Amino acid sequence: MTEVSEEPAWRQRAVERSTRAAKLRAEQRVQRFLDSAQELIAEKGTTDFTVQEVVDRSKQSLRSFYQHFDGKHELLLALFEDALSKGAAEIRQAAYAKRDPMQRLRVAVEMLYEQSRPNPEVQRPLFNDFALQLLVKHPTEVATAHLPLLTLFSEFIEQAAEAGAVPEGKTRRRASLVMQTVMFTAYTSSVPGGQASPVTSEEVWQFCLGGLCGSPAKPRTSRTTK
Amino acid sequence: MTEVSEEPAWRQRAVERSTRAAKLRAEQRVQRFLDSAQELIAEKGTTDFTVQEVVDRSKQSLRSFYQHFDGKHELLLALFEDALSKGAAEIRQAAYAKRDPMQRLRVAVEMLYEQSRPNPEVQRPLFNDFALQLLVKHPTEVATAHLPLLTLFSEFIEQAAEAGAVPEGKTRRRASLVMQTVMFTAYTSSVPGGQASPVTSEEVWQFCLGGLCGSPAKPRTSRTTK
DNA sequence: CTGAACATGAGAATGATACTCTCGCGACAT
DNA sequence: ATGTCGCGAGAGTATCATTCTCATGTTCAG
Repeated sequence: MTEVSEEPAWRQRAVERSTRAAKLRAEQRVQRFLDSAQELIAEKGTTDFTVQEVVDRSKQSLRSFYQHFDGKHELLLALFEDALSKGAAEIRQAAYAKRDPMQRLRVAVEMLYEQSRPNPEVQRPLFNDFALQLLVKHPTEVATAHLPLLTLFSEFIEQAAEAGAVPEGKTRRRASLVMQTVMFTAYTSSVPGGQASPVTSEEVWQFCLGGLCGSPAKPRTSRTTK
Repeated sequence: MTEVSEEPAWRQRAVERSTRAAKLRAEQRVQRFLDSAQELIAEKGTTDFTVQEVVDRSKQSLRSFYQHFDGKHELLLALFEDALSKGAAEIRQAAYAKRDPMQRLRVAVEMLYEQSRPNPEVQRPLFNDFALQLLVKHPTEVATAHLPLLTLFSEFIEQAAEAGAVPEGKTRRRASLVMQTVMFTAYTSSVPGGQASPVTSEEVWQFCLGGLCGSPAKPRTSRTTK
């Protein structure tokens, strides 16, 4: 009785078909906006492009843009999530080339560090510019975008814990700490006036490693142990 | 021959006097802008106030504002530096109440963490909002503003190193790592949707502690082969 | 006290940008 | 054929930061 409902099945299918076609067209348009924005970012090295520029380059209209995106924010967010999840995938692949869980973790940290530092060469340099601007206005969404990475690091830490290389427990929060440290250090350490010699990925790794393994001497009051 | 110059001394002094008075007036005006901005920030919990609002509240004019500041960003920068250096002073004082260098460090980390997390209660919550917005546009200045804190942490780490509680070397860079970790973790961990249970200051401290003490178990490959 | 130089106030004008709205066209399903 | 719908073109609005104009103090040497 629930089968045919009031609508004949053929009608549903027909609607479904046209719907699908429409959706396809829409997605293509969206993709064109996305691609154009990506190009602009790569060219200008900033997210300071105007919506108009994106529209012009994609040979579509402002009308259309706002029909598909809630605003510039959403565009950026989409690119941001995409970049982060691709980055995570890249890291995952490279890391799984290692057998040792610690080596995996290390590779992950160092790769994330390199990915996250503003690099004029690579096309993937805008993690930061994105990240910080969004972090101010849409922290929740940023958290969402971070999820793939967070999951990845949790995974590795879990494995390392199972192998006995690091203590267990609080995996997710420790993963979060590591991520944060790596990403933000990457950003600020590449500021010209900041430090004579920027922090190296090696150093970041050592720092995180220590942080993960817990305090070596004693978690409590640290006195010179007699 | 370079002594008397062309100007009689009395003239110089006279000029100096009126100059001083003028400077004083200017400083008072600047201060009114600063205070008004601070109020607005405290009320709105954001740096999104408009210049016009600052001007209105300070009962001065746009004209005057731009005569004293290069733009809104200079105003923010001034407040930012001020806040950070006051925060650093506060921390320094509290930390020096402890004798043990490690306790000092710990107090410093935990206080910085609390200071840096967006706290609607306190009047000093805007470290972050400032920090991130500025970090995008004026990274160098931000680095400058961080200097008092960086110095402070370097100081403590140095002392801890002398006491043998942490390894020596690379003080400044490690201080930088600690600062970064603490401040940014404070920011993102207070995002509502991010984590069920936000990272505690205790956890941050443990993490930094480990990071500072170096990898406890296996220093492994560090033996250079350059 | 007085006049000139200078600082201020009031607020209009400009410029940049995100975002909306109106109109008309052309595709597509029925 | 016809009505719906997505879209292009581009004018229009809103919000800010920033600058400009003009008139009114305010200061200060003489």
